[in-house]
Amino acid sequence: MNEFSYPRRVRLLTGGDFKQVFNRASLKISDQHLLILACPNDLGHSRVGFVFSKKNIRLAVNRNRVRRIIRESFRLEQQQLPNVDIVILARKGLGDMENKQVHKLIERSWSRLIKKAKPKFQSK
RNA sequence: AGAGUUCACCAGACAAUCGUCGCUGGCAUUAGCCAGGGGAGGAAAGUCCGGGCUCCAUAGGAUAGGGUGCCAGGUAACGCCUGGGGGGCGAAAGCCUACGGAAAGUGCAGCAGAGAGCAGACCGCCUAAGCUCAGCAAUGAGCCGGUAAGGGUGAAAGGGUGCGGUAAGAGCGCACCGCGUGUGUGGUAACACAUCACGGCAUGGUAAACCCCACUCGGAGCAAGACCAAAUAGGAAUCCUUUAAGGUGUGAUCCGCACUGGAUUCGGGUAGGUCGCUUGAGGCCUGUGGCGACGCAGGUCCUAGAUGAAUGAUUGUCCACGACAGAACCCGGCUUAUCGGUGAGCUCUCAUU
Repeated sequence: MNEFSYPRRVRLLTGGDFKQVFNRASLKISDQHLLILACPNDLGHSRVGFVFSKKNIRLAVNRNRVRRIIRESFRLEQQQLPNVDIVILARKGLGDMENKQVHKLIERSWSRLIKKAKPKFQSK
């Protein structure tokens, strides 16, 4: 398997997966337009899931666009990320951002996540 | 050339790299790997109508309730489309139109105005008939009245114009126009027309107010529904009841139909996977019937199918610098959003010949 691929096993697939992250979120990255929740898993890699509600991003086109950009970024960065399950929630205004802005925002968020996670999982 | 109008079509292009979801083939056969080829829209949207499909009985009867509303046709069906008629707008092409019934009933109508619906004397006009008074008389004044021509109010004042008529007036009479009814003619019909007959006109508006009439509609939805594994289970306690009621399916109600002892409490559990899922009232071409919507026949093509949810990102080049916007069972419409571009038909104006 290529290290930049995005197969099914790196996504959160069931309601149960999501519930677990919400209930046991030990990491929280907050931004004006974005909220990232994460909790450690023991799969040996990270997984990601998206919660973009109609309330926060009104048009389906924008929901798709933003999710694709973030997913693309995750695909390229996943080797740097710790072994955690990540849920990305949209906040108001995320749908109005330009592609380049979204790229910047998500890259900044990844590095914050890595920083925060390091001391907690140093034993791994 | 310009202005207008109708119809149809397109929705940045190309390349590279890295990804993603089906399909096909190969290697593997437990996840994977490689190659090929495919992967959002004209509105995918709003969910406003109509169907298919699925389950409820094969959807049956009655009531309630909803919808539609000029006529004819098209269609699986429609509130859609086509053609026609009436009315309105426009110079025209063309566009708009809930456009059945107000002499079955009920209701409603601000302000102004004398009067607003089995009409009405405010101003005005009249004083013929009758009465009173004055006067010889003509006549004048008053009373009783008459009058819908004119003014004024209003969105609307109970046909219009002209002549006759009269005290002044009035469909009071007549002519023409309009209206209604009948008849005839044309048209499938809506409706139109008339050297026709009758009626002096008796019928104001509002039915997206109730209502009446005609036609029409069973309910719920792919989280429908089916299957697999697990499981609704199995279990415990208490009470009621013995063959008819009750309960459930079952929907707004009743009937009918089907199934079934019932009620309460305790305890326990799932939001896995497969199918449904894309070949369809399908697209394109040709012929043919029809004014047309559309039908018929033949040929040809297969063109998204996700499910925490694919169709993307980055870079480069070019140009008219890219609008609105993302499938979720599938179709037919309607409505709304939309940068710009292309083609065709028609109307008008100007110029040239």
